[in-house]
Amino acid sequence: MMGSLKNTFIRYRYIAVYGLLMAVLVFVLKWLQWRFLIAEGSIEIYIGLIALFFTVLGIVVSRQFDRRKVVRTVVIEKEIPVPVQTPFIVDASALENLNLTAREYEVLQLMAKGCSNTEIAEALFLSLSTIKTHASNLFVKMDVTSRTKAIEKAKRLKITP
Amino acid sequence: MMGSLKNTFIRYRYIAVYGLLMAVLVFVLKWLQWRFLIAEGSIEIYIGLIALFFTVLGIVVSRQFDRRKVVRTVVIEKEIPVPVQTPFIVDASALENLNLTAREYEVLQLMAKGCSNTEIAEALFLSLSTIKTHASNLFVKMDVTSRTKAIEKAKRLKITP
DNA sequence: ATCCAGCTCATACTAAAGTACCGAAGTGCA
DNA sequence: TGCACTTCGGTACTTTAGTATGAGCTGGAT
Repeated sequence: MMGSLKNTFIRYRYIAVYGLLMAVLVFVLKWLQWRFLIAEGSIEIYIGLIALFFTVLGIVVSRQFDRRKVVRTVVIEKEIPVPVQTPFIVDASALENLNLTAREYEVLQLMAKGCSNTEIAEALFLSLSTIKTHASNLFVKMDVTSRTKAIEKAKRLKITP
Repeated sequence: MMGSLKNTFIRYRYIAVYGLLMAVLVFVLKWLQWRFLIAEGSIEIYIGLIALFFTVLGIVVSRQFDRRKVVRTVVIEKEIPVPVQTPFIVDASALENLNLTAREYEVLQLMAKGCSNTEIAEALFLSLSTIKTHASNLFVKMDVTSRTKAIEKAKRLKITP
């Protein structure tokens, strides 16, 4: 209750001050009128003073209101480098160029995971001989001479994670 | 020359406009005074009009100036995530945990690049025996049993690209 | 039906990788 | 100086990887 009343006062205090100044001014004017303006011809000075006063008053009041209204928000877009974890995507074209068969690619993938030929054979339910054959064939197709180089090339060509 | 003169005009045009309005006003006031204010008692209305006019004038002039001067800019930074290809950074802590010697780490790095033991020996100007020793030792430290597993683990722990 | 690519497995062999153990030389430190 | 550690190199051996070749089987294309 008290807070909202206080806020209301703050919000409209410029209007209150303006009204108060107006009241003071009326007294001043009446006093000036009574004091000096019996004599004819000084009416121009009187009006000039009033004009000056109200001009200044208008400026002051305007500035008081504008001070809180003219807040221009400028949104500046700032590029912030964010390390984005690239989800692995197979380079399909690179993979097709190698002309690997499905089995050979399977073997290659398991190789890249560090499996030995024996482990690959167990994983695919094949004999060691078969794995060796596939491995040998895929080495020829990939133009490498060892599994280590095959793995390095496969990762470089983005056909294995 | 022409440009600076034009700029000067633009800079002070509000003052010029203000002066012009003042001049016009004098004519209007004189006319009003001659037209209506023969009768006594309407002087308060006359002064009231002048007060109102100059208040409005002050406000208008003030706003014109304030429009360009009192603009408080609030800068709001808007984050724009920019995908940046993560430059490889070694996980120093993971590397330290392995307690690899400098030579062993060198061998590991070359392994990860697909080099055979012979190639590593040639690259480091060492004998094949030495490379085998280093390899065997680093396998124990990395708790793996083959170079392919060592490479896979090294990449997974981010100690090689 | 025939042909062919791909998958499977096998054998035999060579090459490379990996293990184990050893010793010499250098380095840093108490 | 002696100790601990690393580096380097060696020998001997086992295991794994890789090559070469052949053969049986299958599904799909011609």
